[in-house]
Amino acid sequence: MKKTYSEENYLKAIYHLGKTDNKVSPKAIADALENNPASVIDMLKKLQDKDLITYDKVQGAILSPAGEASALDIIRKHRLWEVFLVEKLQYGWDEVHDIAEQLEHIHDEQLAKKLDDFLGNPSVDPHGDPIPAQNGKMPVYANKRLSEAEENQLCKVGSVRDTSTPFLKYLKQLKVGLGSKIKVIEKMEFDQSMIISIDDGEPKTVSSKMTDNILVILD
Amino acid sequence: MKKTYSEENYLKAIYHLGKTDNKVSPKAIADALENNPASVIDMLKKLQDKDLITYDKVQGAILSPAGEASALDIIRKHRLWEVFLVEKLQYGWDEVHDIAEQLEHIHDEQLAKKLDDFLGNPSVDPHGDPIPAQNGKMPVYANKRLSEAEENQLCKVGSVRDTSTPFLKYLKQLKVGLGSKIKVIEKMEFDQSMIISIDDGEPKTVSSKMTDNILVILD
DNA sequence: ATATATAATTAGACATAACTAATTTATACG
DNA sequence: CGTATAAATTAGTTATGTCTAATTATATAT
Repeated sequence: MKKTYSEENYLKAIYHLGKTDNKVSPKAIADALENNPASVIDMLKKLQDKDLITYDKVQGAILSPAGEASALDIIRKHRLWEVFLVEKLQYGWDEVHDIAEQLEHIHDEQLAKKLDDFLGNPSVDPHGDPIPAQNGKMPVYANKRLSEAEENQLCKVGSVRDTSTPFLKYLKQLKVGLGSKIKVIEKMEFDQSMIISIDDGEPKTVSSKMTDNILVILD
Repeated sequence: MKKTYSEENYLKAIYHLGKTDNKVSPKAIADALENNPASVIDMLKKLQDKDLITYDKVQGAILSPAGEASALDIIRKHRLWEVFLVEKLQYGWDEVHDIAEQLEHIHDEQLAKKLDDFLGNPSVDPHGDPIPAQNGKMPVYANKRLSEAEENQLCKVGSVRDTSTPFLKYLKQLKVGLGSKIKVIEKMEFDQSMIISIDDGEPKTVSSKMTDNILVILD
């Protein structure tokens, strides 16, 4: 059953929100898609009619197995295209999101597989996010936030949870990339800011908003 | 000024029909897009309001300069993506049309140029159709093979009919690229090989297999 | 507990781009 | 020349997905 561009975007948003929020509300979806709650309610009804989600006021929106499989398929394509754009077309990792948002909706039976093979079956996208497998399973890779690391912990940057341009630019400025080694020097109880050393460099202070959005692999 | 998916398809259809028919009628467009004439009339009005075409019953639909530039941009993207799908993703030449129909609508300032560079600036798509240049001009119709040029003829390389790596490597070695000036010094009747001068350089002998695959514009 | 703010929902409207059915115009043929 | 046929056009409808404004429900604060 083929889905529209718009339906795919809703499924993707619900999937992502479901990872962080314990309840996916119309308002949250509206914020994510930059539209309004009335439009969201309409679409939730349609998605429920198609058995792609269940929705009620108390539980919020929950993907059905079919809905989750769809969402993962779209995320898979999105991330594969991001790899293509960065590795093959020389885009910066902060430039590819909007293009991948369009490319993820290209429909073809063989395309994802062929693209995957062409790219050498990458396991993560340029932001370090894991690429779902063909079977529709999301591999777990880096799942610990830097903000959760203890003092003196040594770790490696696995992925970023925010792919916005301002955030990625900030990382670039700090010279933090995938694989960068980070040592937690001190955690400030007061505001959860952290003093860290990046690749054995000068200690730098970063906010909790920043450390919340970096996923690391502990050493 | 951004165009919708649908507008782009109309502009493309009008461009193609304009090449073969002396008058582009609503019926012809409807047949091409597999929809009906009433829908076409509606859209022609919209395109005329946007100054992308002129339309009247007598003349039919005619692309404005802006409309033609748009059409060529879409065709350029379509054909570049076809090259990508065949050369990089190993699709068959007969499988790529429908996917390219989707990919041609991806919007990004830099994408066509980056894709073009990545593919080695091919001049024809997998079906041998010329790829419009980035300046929005369909390359001056280069439909004469170098092998057909007369002795002493001066000409310019317009496109290549073979995009295989060995052929392109050979061209690179000879320093032949798009726009290269070639003078035919001598044609060997025996095997149709040619002695040519490239950009007023040393005379070189090339095979008929080579000259068959270079399309030129005669001076 | 009640006022206030926030969220969810409904109703109605709108834009896009398609459709069908009816009507007008043009072309072709006997 | 008039009529049959085909094409162009108009009017009205539909589906998708959005919106605003009004209403109802829920949560928060004093």
